[in-house]
Amino acid sequence: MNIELGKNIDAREIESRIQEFWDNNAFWDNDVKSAKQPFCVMMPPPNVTGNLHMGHALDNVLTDIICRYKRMDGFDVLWQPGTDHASIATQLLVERDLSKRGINPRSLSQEELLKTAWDWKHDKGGQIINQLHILGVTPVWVRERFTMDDGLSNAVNKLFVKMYSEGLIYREKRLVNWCPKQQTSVSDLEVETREEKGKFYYFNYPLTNGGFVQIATTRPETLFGDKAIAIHPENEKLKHLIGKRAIIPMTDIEIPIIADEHADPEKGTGAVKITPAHDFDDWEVGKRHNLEPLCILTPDAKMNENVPEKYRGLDRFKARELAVADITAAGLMVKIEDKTIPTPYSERGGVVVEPYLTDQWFVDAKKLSVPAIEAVESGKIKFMPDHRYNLFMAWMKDIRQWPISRQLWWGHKIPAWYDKDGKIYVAENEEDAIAQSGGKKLTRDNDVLDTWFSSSLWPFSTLGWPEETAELNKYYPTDLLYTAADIIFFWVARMVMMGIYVMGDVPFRTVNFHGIVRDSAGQKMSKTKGNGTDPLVVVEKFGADSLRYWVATAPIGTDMRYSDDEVKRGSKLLTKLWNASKYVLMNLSNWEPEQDNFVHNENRFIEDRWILSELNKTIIDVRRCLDKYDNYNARAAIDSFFYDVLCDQYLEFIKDRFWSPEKYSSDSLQSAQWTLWEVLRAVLGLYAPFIPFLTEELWNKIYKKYESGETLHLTNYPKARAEYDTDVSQMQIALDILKQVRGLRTERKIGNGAKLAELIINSSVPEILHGVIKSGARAATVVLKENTNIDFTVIQ
RNA sequence: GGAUGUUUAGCUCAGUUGGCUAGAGCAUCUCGUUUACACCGAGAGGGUCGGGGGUUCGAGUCCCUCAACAUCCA
Repeated sequence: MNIELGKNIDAREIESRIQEFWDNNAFWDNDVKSAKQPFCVMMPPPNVTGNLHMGHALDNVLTDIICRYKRMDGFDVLWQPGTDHASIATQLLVERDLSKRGINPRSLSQEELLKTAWDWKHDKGGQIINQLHILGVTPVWVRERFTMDDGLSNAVNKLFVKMYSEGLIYREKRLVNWCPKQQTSVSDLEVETREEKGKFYYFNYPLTNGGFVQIATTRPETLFGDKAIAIHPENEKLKHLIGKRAIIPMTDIEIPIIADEHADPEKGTGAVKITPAHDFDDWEVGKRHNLEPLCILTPDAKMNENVPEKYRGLDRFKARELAVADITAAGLMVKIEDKTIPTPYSERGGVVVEPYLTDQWFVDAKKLSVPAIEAVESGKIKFMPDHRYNLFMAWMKDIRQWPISRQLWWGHKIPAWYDKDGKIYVAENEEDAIAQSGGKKLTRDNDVLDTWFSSSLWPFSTLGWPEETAELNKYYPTDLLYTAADIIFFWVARMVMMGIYVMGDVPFRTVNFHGIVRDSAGQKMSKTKGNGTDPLVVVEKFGADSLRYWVATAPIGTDMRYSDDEVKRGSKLLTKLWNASKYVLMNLSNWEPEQDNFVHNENRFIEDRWILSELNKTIIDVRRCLDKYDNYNARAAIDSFFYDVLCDQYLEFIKDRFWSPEKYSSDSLQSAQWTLWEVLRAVLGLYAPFIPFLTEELWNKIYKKYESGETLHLTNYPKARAEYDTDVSQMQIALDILKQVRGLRTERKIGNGAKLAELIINSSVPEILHGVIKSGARAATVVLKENTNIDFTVIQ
């Protein structure tokens, strides 16, 4: 064969050419009719407005390594791609963009806002998918879905109706976390608690029959919503006050002093004010004592009409200042202490959330969690790393209500209608709802669903549910999910609950939580710090294969630190593989892989048989690792074979056979040539899932015309071959001797290239090794002596 | 405050059920342009495996304890 490889590689040139080749062929499409065993993975749908970041690179490259391997290993692989509408995140971006363009979002109708958002979707949604292509990943692109497309929206509606009819979804007036900026409810997962410096105010409530009761609070402005003062029933110091009545300062409102264990005698003064409409604990106390909650805030967290006139319309923080001043002026303030207060912030809105009393829709997560816990306990889902199991279980066992309605405009509209008396009709569409009501005029619920509601259906809605599709039948439950640990509750846990509820089985068998990418100093990447690394910039600099190779060095579940130097390792590997291939081809220039010159393995030289035996071990090792989704050790095993065994040793061992063939037996060349041919092919195959572009390029140039098929990535993954397992234990003697020779060269300051005239070795060294020792040591002759140490003379 | 994880070479990290002299990459030092590759090769230095205690013939690995850091939950 006569194939020449150029001196250098241009990774980006190769990658864009091959990416186009892949994109023009439907190589990665699944085949639902195929008899092959299915292997299915769901892509965590990126936000439709987002740009590719390192987290996506990790999810997708790690998934791709396994999918490419499984495809080559004979599975019918379905990797389902798509994007998420990301309700609140997208809405924020769209509104911010409108404001930047001088348009007040609140001046637009919902229809106009929706149109703007859909325009964004069409624009930005394509963007992130295109960016994924650059990484060389292989989802079934034609199956791309979007959480708000018709099929998935239909799934949402169907499920909502079903769950409502079974009592798993209900509407209730109760306290929720309220974001005053977005003016919507959020779930407790969307609330971030920050430790903040604040004040602890101690002040007196006058009693109706004289005297005072002293309470302590961090939020004095809520006193207008007070419904009681609670004291622990066993609080010896204060329990004599129970049953008396107190007066809310600055008002003439009387409230009872009640006995409740919520009032910890050790905390504050031992007496606490109870504000059922503005505190979750107080809400519970209120329920126990039939206290009517009184809401004192507007949706944007200003004081409402239920407070004295001078407070009305004041922002909550201004109201606090005024309340403190007034209490002090009234002579009721006792003391003010500095205190660190855990303060709840809205993750998206960035402002302090309020417990707020509203009508909301809820999912009965407690009920859904019971079978989910059972399934996970029985081992139907494997978590990687293992310890995520504990985190998952702890949360599931202590699960709380899931408020699913959001007072936003971007998302799935809740399929509920109301008549003029407020009666609820839940139906898949308006006609059904009207029919249900007996033909009344109805208005639709104006809220949308939590974005995680639709994404929790992703593993089956994308496969066609509620239709009974062949895909659903074949690919559910899916096999593997790679995702970041920070959405274990938001997404993973909810997929488990919904999957079991809807499909009767877990949504996936293994979840592999990868770590996060940090900067080189170990700091979390963030927009505000500006220490992020754009994966596309990395690809521009080093190529996608290099980035992928670096990602493949991620040990299971641990965080990674990004640095250019680490990614350069990938570039080095690519260059090395290119050069090794170039060298192999040089040695095959007068050779063709035809069966009539085939040298059977047992007839090859011992070093040939040795590398084939090492290859077998490597293949077994790599497959074992990939079968358990251990990319780190799989990659390390290939590296060690390629660098240490092939490049550093075998290629050196056989050089003399190519330079001076006359010194060796007649089949020396062909024996080495067959071995090189087979080993290089196996290396390309082994590396294919990790560095798909360059291996594809080399395979196309070298092997394609001798094999069937269009792409390396649909050939069989290398398998260990029984005929490669021959007894090569004697090679260890040669390896030891050659190591000693190298040591002596260093000791005597003789370069590794310098030829040796005579190499003296012990006469006990088996003759079969003399050739490889001579070649490996670059010695003209090997001299045998009894009981000798290794020694040599140099050609001057 | 609770839970989980981490702590191994100067740096970033491997080390499967306890078992040869604890490994890799980068960095450092020495040597070497040799007919694949200087984005290279050969060699070297560098670790009381966070501290202490225990189990064992044997502990980086198992148990106890302390410390620092990280994450999650309150």
